[in-house]
Order: sequence, then structure tokens, then C-alpha cells
Amino acid sequence: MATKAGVSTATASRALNGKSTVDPILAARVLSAAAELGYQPNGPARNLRRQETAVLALIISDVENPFFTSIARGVEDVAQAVGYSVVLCNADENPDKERRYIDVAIQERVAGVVLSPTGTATNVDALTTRGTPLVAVDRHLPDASADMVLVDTKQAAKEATAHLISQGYDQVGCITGPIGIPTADDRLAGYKDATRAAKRRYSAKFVRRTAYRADGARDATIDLLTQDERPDALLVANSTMAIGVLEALSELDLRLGEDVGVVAFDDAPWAPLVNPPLSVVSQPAYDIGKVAAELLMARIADSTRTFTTTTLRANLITRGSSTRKR
Amino acid sequence: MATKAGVSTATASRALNGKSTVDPILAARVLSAAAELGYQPNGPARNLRRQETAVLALIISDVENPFFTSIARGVEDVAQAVGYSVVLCNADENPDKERRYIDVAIQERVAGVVLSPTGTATNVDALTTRGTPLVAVDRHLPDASADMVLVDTKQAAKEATAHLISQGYDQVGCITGPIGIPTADDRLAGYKDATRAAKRRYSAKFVRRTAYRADGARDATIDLLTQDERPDALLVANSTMAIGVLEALSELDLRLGEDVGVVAFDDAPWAPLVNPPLSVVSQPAYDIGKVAAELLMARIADSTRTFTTTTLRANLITRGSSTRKR
DNA sequence: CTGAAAGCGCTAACAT
DNA sequence: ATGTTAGCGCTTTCAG
Repeated sequence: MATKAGVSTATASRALNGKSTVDPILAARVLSAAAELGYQPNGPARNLRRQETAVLALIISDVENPFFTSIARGVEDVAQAVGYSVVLCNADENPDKERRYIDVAIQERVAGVVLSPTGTATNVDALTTRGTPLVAVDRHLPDASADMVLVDTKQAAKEATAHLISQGYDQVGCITGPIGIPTADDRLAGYKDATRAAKRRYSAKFVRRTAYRADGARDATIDLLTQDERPDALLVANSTMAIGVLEALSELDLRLGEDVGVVAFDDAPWAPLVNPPLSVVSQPAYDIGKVAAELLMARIADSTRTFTTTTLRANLITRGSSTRKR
Repeated sequence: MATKAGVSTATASRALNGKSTVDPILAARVLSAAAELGYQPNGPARNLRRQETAVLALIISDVENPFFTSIARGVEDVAQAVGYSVVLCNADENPDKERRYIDVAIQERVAGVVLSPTGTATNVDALTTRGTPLVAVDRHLPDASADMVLVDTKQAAKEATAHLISQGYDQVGCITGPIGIPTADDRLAGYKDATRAAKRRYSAKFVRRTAYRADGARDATIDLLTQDERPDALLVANSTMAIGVLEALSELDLRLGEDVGVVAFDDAPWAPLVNPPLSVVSQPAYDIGKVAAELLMARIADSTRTFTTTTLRANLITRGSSTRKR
């Protein structure tokens, strides 16, 4: 291609990269030759030479969860704006896959990674020892040598629970994720706080922990609601689980809102459509992604920044599922 | 690292890649040295040298649509099984972004790409001229020098429409995607076929075309149902649109199933939860991804294969939203 | 402003 | 079986 334009590879490279130190005439010749040949730079070669890439890895714990895909959009929008590409990797709530994708990210020498950790088993040492810029989202990292973007999910759980109690439900229960996943633990803690603050009885009988999946939540709900002493309201830790909870209610012939009040985390697009509409704790997913990407870009530019933790607020949206008609 | 193990880089390389021609003792020494130093191979260098990568690009037109994320899982599962990584790129129904990601895929010299084209503007010449293995999913490519995995969506639309008619709805309408997107066109065509086959009147008055988004579908539905002559049933082209349609129905105080029968494409997880449950055309999304990845792997192994088109069947699932109670 | 040449980290001939 | 060496395609000194 350089030969076609009659210049050296060095000049061609400079022209292609828009360096100002090139004769405009030569530059034009290079550009047209490149276009004509459908030239596409060899990324691996460039990255090898430059020792850096303009791609970000975004490793999320579940592609099928709208909460995480909204984060993805936030990350993408800011990355695109500054000329970075982002590749999504789906860890699928599976520490092994997560591990593998972290390795891939390192091996491909990505410029930085945004990670929503699958849980306690997450090990980011490989990233930190190499100094790969990292931002954790949604779930905090235990050892914490990274920027983090979180949501005040414990507080939100507390408010949601208090709301249910104030609506006249006598015994609120809680369906949350596995032990060790910070969001699952925090939401339970908030639930517990609110229960005690309202002088209601807290008992493990009213909580169920299961994988962040619809089927698990369905079984847990059936189990919870078929015991002798059963709750008449439920705090549900995410929208995937909410699907299972609603299925269970329908199977048990229990009326949503009336027989069992429900508030679920995450304002899924379908939440207003069920009958009655589902009350939710809306998390600022897009903003989480946006802030995370900004933090990452800042750290790529300056690796000596101190680590920050940004905590965003969630927002309780009350709809029909958490009110009893009188 | 090679020096630490006291061997040449060549031997180290061989050991790391599990070549059999290495003294087991040396190999062990290399491996332990690598582990100790936290050695991670340099991907760009390896890829440059090998002139190939073990990563697949999956460019989908909308990460927030469960249909596409299911495809993603299908692709991932088979890729992982044979040691490939897959990076997801979100074209966001935007031809420019799609274009950019195709360029990225080429520049990074990925082993192959699975693409769900955003529409007619899609140009895969860059891929085909370079001989990058490509499989198109969901929407066929006009010029067709690629394997394709499609769904017989026209036939499915026809069956769904016929079902609505057989349930006693007098005038079925159709909400579909933009002109030029094959799935949108095909679903309309199937609707038209069924309407005519049943000797019902077909009129453009009963169809609305809009972006594959909830808000567009909502507006279109309100528009459609507030005109003088209004349909009493709707075929909806995907689940994102279905959300908008259900919103509109609720705003207009029209009862789902009773006042307006609805069948929508894609069996979203929430479809059974609305009241009455939503009848859907279930597409085998996971299998689409699975077959696409298999095809891609086959083509990577043998680039001389002839191009094939696989058409999978969709499945009508009737629930309450398409039946009138008597 | 341009060209020649070195070298990024790795793997595959080739030689031993 | 192991080491030596060349070279993948690019960018970037360093000379001119």
C-alpha cells in the first residue's frame, strides 16, 4: 500500500494516523491508495508495537438481565465518544467463565476493564498486579484496589420494606440472592433493618436465598408461602427473580398486591404491565455504566489517581403491587 | 521467564502450548516459573505471529432485546466448548455502529463473525473481500455470500394471524418494524397472506410500521386504535414492541384479549405474567446461536464449504391474550 | 518533511 | 529434544 502510494511505510503510517508532519499531497495519495485497496490496519501488529489498545472489556455477570445490559449501554456511549470500542463478555454468574474472560482481557492487553463481579470468588489479582485499569460496578470488591460504582442498595431495601409495612402488610418476607454476593447480602440487611425498626419480628423463616434466577425464585416462593406461618408481602432482590415470584403467586392462586404485596429490585420494562403493576426499586443502571466508563478513562489517562467509590441512589417507584385496595 | 526456567524462549513457548516434543521435566520447570511470575502471554504478539485469533465477534442489533441475548448464549456455549472466546458488540440497530464494529472485527483479525444485520444498509463487503468467515442470523443478507441461520417468520406470522381470525376476531391489524428490515417485511407478508386466505379485507389502514422499540409501538398502537375503523386484534412483530402495545391498550382502557386480541413475536420471560397471559410466536433463539456458531466453526476449519441457509421453525404458543371469553 | 531501520513478544523453520 | 534465528505488520526513533 505504501508502495502503491509511492512512499515509505513510515510515511504511510504517519499519514494514516493523521500526524501533522506529513506533506498534505503525500497524505492524500496515501489515503486514496488505502481506500482503493480496502486497507485495514492490522490490529495485533499495531497493538504489539504500541503496547496498548483502544478497547475496553466489559465483563458482566448476566447478559440476560436488563439491569446489566443498561449498564452496558452507559459504558458504550462514553467509550464510543472518545474513540474506544467495548467488547462485552458474559460471565453468566459463573466464576470460572469470569476468570477466563479476565485472562482474555489481560492477554489481549485491553486498555481497561469494567467488571460486575460474580461474587466472592472473584479474583482480580491478575488485573491489579499487571496494573490493568479496573472499575467494579454493582458489587463491591473485597480488597478494593479499584474504583467502584455502586448503588445504595441496602438503604433502598430498607425503604422498600418500610413502604410495604406502612401499606399495612403484616409480615414481609424476603427473596434474595446467594450468600456472598454483596447485592444479595445488602438487600437482606436493609430488609432486616426495616423490619426491626418497625418492631416487627425478624425470622429466617421469612427469608429465602437462591440463585438470581427465575426458577430458583419460583421454588423459593412456593416454599415460603406454603408453610404454616406465611408472609403477606415480599421484597424481591432483582427482576429476574420477580418473574419467578409472580409465577409462583399465580400457581398458588394468590392475588398480587391483595394477598401478597411485592416490591422488586430493578425497573424492568415489563414491570408496569403486570396486573396490578409491579412496584420496584429503580436502579440507575445506565448511569452506573456511564460513571464507570468515565472513571476508567480517567484512570487510563492517569494511573496514579486515588481509588474512588461512587455510590448512586436507587429510587422506589410504588405501583399497584404494594397497595391493598380497601 | 524463559531465563528464570533456564531454557530458551522457544522451549518455553513449546511448553506453554503443550507441545509433546518437550522434556517433561523442563516443561514442568517452565510452567512453574510462569505461574510464579503470573505470566500471561501477550495476545497481540501471538496473534500477529500466528496470523489468527481464537476469538469470535458477535455483532447484534440490540443488546436489550432478550431474543438477541438468547442467541448470544447459544453462540457462547459452542464457542467455549471448542476453546474460542466471544466478544459481543452492540450495534444498537444503528448501521454506523454496526459498520464500526465490523471494522474493529477485521482489524482485530477475529477468527469469524456472527452478525445480525441491522437492515438493508448493512454492508459486509469488507468481511467478504477479506475472506473473514461470516454467519448472518435472524435477518438474511441481500447478496448472500455467507451462511445464514433464519427463522421461518413469514409462515409463523401467517399462522399467528390465522389463529387470531379463527378465534373470532373480526379485523386483525399489524404492528411491525421499519421497511427494509427483513423480519419486519416477512412478518407483514405473512399477516397479509393469512388475511387474504381468510377472505378478510386487507388494508394499509390496519398496519403500522415503526422502529423496533416500545415507544414507537405505543404511539403506533394508539394511532391505530383511535381511528374510526379500528382492528380488534393485533399481530406484533417483537417483544419490545409488545411492551408498547400493552401500554397503549392500558392507556386506552381496552382489555387485552377481550377488546383487542394480541399475538406477539418472541417468548419474553414476562409474557406469561401479564393478564391475561400473552400469546406469542416463540423463536428458537438459543438454537439460532448454536447453529450459527457451529456453521462458523465449520467454515473456519474449511473455507471452501458451500454457503448454506438454515431455516428453523417458530412455534405459536397460545395463551389468554388471543382468546375471547364467552 | 521523509526514509531507513530497529524492535514490540511471540512462534515456526531450521540447525544442532 | 533444544537452541538460534527470522519475521509477523506496525510505529517510532534517528538520520538526513
